[in-house]
Amino acid sequence: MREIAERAQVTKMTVSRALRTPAKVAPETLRRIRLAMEELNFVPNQVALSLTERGSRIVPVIVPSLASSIFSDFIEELSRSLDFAGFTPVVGCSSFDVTFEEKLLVKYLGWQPRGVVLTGASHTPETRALCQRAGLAVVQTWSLPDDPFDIAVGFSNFDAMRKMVASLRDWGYRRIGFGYVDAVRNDRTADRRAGWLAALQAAGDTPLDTRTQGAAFGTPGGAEILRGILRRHPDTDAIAFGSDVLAVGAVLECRRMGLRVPEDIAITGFGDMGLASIISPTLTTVRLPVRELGRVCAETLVGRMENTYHGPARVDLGFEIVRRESA
Amino acid sequence: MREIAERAQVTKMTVSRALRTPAKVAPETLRRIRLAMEELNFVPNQVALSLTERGSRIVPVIVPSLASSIFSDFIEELSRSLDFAGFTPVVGCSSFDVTFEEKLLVKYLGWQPRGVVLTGASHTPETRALCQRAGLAVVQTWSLPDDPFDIAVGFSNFDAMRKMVASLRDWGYRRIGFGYVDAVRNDRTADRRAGWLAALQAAGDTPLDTRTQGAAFGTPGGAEILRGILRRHPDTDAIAFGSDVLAVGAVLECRRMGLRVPEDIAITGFGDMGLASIISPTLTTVRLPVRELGRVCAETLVGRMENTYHGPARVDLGFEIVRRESA
DNA sequence: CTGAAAGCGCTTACAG
DNA sequence: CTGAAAGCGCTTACAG
Repeated sequence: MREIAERAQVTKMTVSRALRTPAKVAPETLRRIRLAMEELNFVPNQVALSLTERGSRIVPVIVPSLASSIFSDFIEELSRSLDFAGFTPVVGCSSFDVTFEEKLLVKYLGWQPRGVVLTGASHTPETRALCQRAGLAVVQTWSLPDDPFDIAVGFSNFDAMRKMVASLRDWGYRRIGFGYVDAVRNDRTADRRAGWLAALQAAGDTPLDTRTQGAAFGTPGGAEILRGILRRHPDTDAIAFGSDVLAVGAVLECRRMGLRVPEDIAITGFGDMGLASIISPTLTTVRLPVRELGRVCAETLVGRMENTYHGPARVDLGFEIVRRESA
Repeated sequence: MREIAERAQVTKMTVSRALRTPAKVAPETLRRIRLAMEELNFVPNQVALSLTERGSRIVPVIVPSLASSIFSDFIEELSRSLDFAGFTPVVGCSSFDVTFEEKLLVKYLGWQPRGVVLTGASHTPETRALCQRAGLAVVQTWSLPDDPFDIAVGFSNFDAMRKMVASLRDWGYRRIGFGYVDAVRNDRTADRRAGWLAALQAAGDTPLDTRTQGAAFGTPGGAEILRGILRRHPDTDAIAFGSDVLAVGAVLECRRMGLRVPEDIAITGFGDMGLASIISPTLTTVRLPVRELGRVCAETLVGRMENTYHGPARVDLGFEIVRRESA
């Protein structure tokens, strides 16, 4: 910046103004400064800026996993929007572990962010305290907690799974299992499971807890869940999965086992990732407003950081049941 | 830090030393400082640190896409290793566009990184100039350019595809197509195509350029490529895809079209993502050392940034042809 | 419309 | 083993 100033024959103060408040700089001076900037390929030092402004434009985004097109679409849209608003998203992966999430947050706090995006509603108490102490704008997403840290932008995991299971009953399935991603303190899974339970109870069924099973996130996990439930309950006629990735694994495992989907067993997913409508049979699933979620999260967080957000503390973006061939 | 200093009754200089060179601080003083740090939940300000050190511990990583488990595994491992070494990876997605990659790099340069990870060998001339001017340590990965910017950690896309196509010939296939991801100046695709060409020429075949086709990255792209090639050349008996994602899309499209794989047409992928061994038929593909690539990229870059790397400018991590059911 | 001074939170380099 | 001074590249707040 000093170089620019010398070249344009002004002080660096004026260069600074040319960047922030060009209206307050004489047109001729501005021209000289801009020319110098071009010639020297000037890129303002964000580090120094962050120090003077007592807060950086880095925005930590912590997600449980990257290995699902649904999260990558979400992150892509979120990043694009944050980027557009002049922020630098830094994506961290907690691997579905709230303790690790806390560690990541502590690390990111060293970069003096003014806002952060967190997935889900369950976090360690320290995570909450950390956010508060740092005076952070927080957007929790992918869920709709009753008492968000700050703002929640998501959808109801409970309602979505309840509606899916109720639909399965409407379509004639009677012995419906639930397959989920193993993780301690995962509110999204807990809510979906509660939705499964509620739908069956509402229908007068007595849900067997042994008809649910978890596994590590990934397609092999889906196969494992399928085998586990069928071993305990060979009469199961449908499994509602808490994730498309698991459901795809299960569909493929069915083929390997010689089970017809949906004739022998119906399979449903959660998320509506690209593969869901391409796999055979195509997957009945819950469509999530993934890209909209990314965009709204970004806009809301930016609004909070700049004190221009005056919307509600909970923003419900809804979901949609998509019936295809697998159920 | 001032608070810590007051609480421990020393100057912030001593606090700084307690952090960087604890051996030079009296044990009793150190104890007091550490206690104060715990009580105040001290997180050092990375922004200030970056300013004094004239370079931050942020490491931009630019990849073409996040929407493939192969890239997410790579990023996960790379991030973990960089994290472990005290750096903060910032992942940016270029969408297979070298001009956008350059824009991202300019933006990241504002954060004063000392090193960067770039995917592939083709970049804009400005990207190269930018890296040089900033004196950046650069690791180019996923490819092995003859003249890397700095260090390349990857594998030979040419050899991998040549070997896959040669294998297809060995297995009896004779009219072999090539399916790729559309992108301008994508050296990995160009190398793979050249490998396809070389393998067919070596076998005395005259490769038809009309037997290749590109599409946008994604499973639907694979279906599109399959249809395109079969429309032009109904006699095609195998298609070697430049990506597992495309190959999976093609396999699923075959099922929809009533084509048997590999009896009617063989399909091969590139990458060996998780789904490749789960889909039915399981996918014959090129296994890439994805996690090792992530780890070695991180170690090499860290070594370069700290001037402790004395290895070669090109690190070849190899590949492996994995034959499964689809060919 | 432009500039001189002080400060953001840390470290390097020098004294003691 | 500990401290006082100066500086990293920028901005805010005040003068002119």
